Amino acid sequence: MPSPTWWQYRYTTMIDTPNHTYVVPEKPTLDKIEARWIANWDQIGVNAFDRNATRDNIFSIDTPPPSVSGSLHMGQVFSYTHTDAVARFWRMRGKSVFYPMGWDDNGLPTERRVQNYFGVSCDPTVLFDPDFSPPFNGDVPKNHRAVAISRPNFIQLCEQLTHQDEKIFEGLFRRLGLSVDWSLLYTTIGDHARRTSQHAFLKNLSRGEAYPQEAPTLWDVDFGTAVAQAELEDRERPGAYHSIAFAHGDGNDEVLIETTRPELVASCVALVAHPDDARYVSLIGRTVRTPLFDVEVPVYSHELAQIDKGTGIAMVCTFGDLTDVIWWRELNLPARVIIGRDGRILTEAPEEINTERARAAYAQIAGKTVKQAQTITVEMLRASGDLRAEPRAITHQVKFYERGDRPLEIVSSRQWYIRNGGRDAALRQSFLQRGSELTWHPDFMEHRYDNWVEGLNGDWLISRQRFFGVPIPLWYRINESGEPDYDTPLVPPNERLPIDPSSDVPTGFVESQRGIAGGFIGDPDVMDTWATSSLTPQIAGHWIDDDELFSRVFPMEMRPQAHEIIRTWLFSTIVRSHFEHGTVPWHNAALSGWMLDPNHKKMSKSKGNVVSPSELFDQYGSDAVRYWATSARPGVDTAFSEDQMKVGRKLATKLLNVSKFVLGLEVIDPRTTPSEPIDVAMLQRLAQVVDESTEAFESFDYARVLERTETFFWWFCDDYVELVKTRAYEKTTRSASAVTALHRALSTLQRLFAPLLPFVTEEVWSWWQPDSIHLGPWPTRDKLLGDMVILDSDEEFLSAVGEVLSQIRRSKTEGKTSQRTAVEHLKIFATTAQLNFISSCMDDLRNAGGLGDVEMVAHDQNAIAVQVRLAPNSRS
RNA sequence: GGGCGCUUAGCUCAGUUGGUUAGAGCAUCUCUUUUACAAGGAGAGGGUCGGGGGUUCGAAUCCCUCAGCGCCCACCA
Repeated sequence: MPSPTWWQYRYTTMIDTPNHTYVVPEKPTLDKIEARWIANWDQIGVNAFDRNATRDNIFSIDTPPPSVSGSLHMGQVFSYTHTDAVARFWRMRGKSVFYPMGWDDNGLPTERRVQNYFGVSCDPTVLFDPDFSPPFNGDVPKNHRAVAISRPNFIQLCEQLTHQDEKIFEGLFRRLGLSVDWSLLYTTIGDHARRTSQHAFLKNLSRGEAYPQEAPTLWDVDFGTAVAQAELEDRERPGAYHSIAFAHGDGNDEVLIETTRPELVASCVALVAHPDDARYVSLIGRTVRTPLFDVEVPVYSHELAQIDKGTGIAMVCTFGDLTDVIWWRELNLPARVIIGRDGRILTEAPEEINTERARAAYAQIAGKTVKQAQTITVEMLRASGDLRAEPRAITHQVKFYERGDRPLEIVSSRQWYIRNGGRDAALRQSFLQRGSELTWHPDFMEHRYDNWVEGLNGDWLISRQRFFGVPIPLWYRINESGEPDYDTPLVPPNERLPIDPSSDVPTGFVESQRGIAGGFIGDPDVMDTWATSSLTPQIAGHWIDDDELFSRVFPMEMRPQAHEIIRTWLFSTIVRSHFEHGTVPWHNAALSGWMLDPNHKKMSKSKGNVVSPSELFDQYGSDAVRYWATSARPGVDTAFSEDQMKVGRKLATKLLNVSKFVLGLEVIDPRTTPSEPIDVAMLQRLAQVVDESTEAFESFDYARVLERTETFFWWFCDDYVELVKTRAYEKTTRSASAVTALHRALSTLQRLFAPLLPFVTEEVWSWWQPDSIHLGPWPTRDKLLGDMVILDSDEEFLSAVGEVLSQIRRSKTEGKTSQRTAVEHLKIFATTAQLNFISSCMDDLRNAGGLGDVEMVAHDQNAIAVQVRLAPNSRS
């Protein structure tokens, strides 16, 4: 006798306990099931992370904290559903799932929204006003001039507004069915994240991984801030080559350069040609004179000069582009800066511009924008005869800050950096090594990581000249002559964190000493958003204040994220973890594709092709939306498709109906073991689906689970159920085999679908099972088949029977008659083996096909042939 | 210029170590309503798997090559 198994226990429970008898609705419906189950899950704590779970029994997820400054986008619905499916799988497998949510409310998008919403602007020099209230609340008049407020007051407003937005996001994520443990919520601007971020920064500082440097930096003139390499994007812009003459020798000789930035002639510090370029060999080491400004500049050779570009000799300015910065650094050139941080030409000319004519020329451009200065300079060059050809229009790629509107300039400023291997080959190698320690899903995404790390050309610039971010937690002494001492910053003790050096005072000082000689001054900058979000595992896992928790969840099991931020979020998280913990931050990186519009364009508000998630939830149901999301293979860009949602809704409806059917059958003896060959074969096929689904989920492939389970499910409904339903109505031993098989299959199917369609599966599960389906157990082959006598040729058996059934159906369709039409005579040609299969479930075939006489003929071809004589159709 | 991905039915896509006749959904057409389901069911038509070459008994699948689409990165005097 087989030992009692779990379902026998469960059946017994249901029968013995009146509360657990089947409660199947007369008319099952998907309407409003979401709200009911969301409330139920909250109540019984289905999604709660168990802090007492042991380390190897925890599955931890480094959830991407969405930016909450806008509204929830279908792209987010798409990718968050993928993660949720995986989380639900592991929860059913018995893991305690650490699945937090964070709100990324720190940074520029929030700042802009707050400025517009309240009619304020942040001015760090204004003092904190504890009684401040904003002039407007979302109804700022057009001509209103922003009120300057202190940074702490501004941050209060940011927190207030993001709080409203976050409530809306939470509601939508719940509606989608994300099984997040909301008690683990964090925000990137909250005290805890600020404390973590500042603490991590100070540790980087103490180990020399963070350092300040006065250096040329890419600068957005509108936002007035430095930006990092990872935040750049190229945009195609019109430009023009200008052919300009530089005189040398006694003034009769000249050399022509071509430039797209003639306005920078005043900041030219050298010319550069390639060492192999014969045309300029004689010039190397000599000097030439800049047109208009009469500055003697040297001519150097450098490998980066391109012989075939322009005239082959280039003007080096401080700074026109990043190549200029390289030349400036490697050739030890002086800085002759003419562009200010506001994007205008400095009013004061560099001291080398000192002839009367040069000073006059400079006066023409001083104070002008770069664009205006270009027009004026070209005019002056034309007038002086130094412009040797009319400008030739071209289009070229220009670097922009990804959120900016004007091309980036390069200005020299004091900034904070974190080492990332961009200037250190050995360190770069160790980050490549970390990348290879991860399992990537899909695996080819690792190339993008390697590609990025190998292409780094500088350290990670983390300081931003903005306000709504985590402040650099440092102050500087001001010496007796009023100069800040940047070399030995005043560092706050950990227990004071988080601090805002613009309003907090370093230990040993008082507020009145701020900004005066002998006193102190706070670092004015905040950290880049990524400097904080690179610490999401540490923030969510409470690295700084809960060692016990952190040691259980870190390194995390999984980082889900979009592939376009491999270079930012993924890489920077690895950098921080490598320095702080000497390990990768997670074992698996799951990269989601993009959601595209139905025409395969990237969706965006400006194109007006954005759909609101809540309308889709209302129209199709959350499960149907999730069906669409999880039918996309991992990492593959996928078109938005309401058709897919309709299919998903159909599937959910079918699950309701088939569950109603199976649970409506009378259970003769719950201890029956399925014994009829067709019943056993069906369960064996299902066991195969269980195996494949389990393996697929273990490798994060939710889409394969859906595909496999769904294919089986429709076959189960259309063929198996049709075959056995008559027998299942009987009250015999053979009937009990069918009913038990149907119950086992239903239970298994409901659980296979549960991570993907959490609402409808919970609904149908609740009709006959006492606990939440989402607490498992996940089905296994052993539990499904353990007590049964297994068939050797289950698939051959099923296909032989299926083929006969299918051919009977076809003849009825071709006879243009109802499937109920009786078959007077059926003649089957098949191999002996196939005929054996067929006869072993002949009663089911008779019932399903309405068969009369059946004649079986053995032949030696593999293909089954069937001759059907239909009864005269009484109705026609 | 470097790297990656994609190209299969009218449309959207599966096709997992190469194996009978290449699949699904949607769309189209035909048939079909009282015992789970008509927001259902049963069927049919529709593809020389982007082009070419190669390996193999056998290729949508492996290799080479060409083309188109998309993405990432670099260069941008």
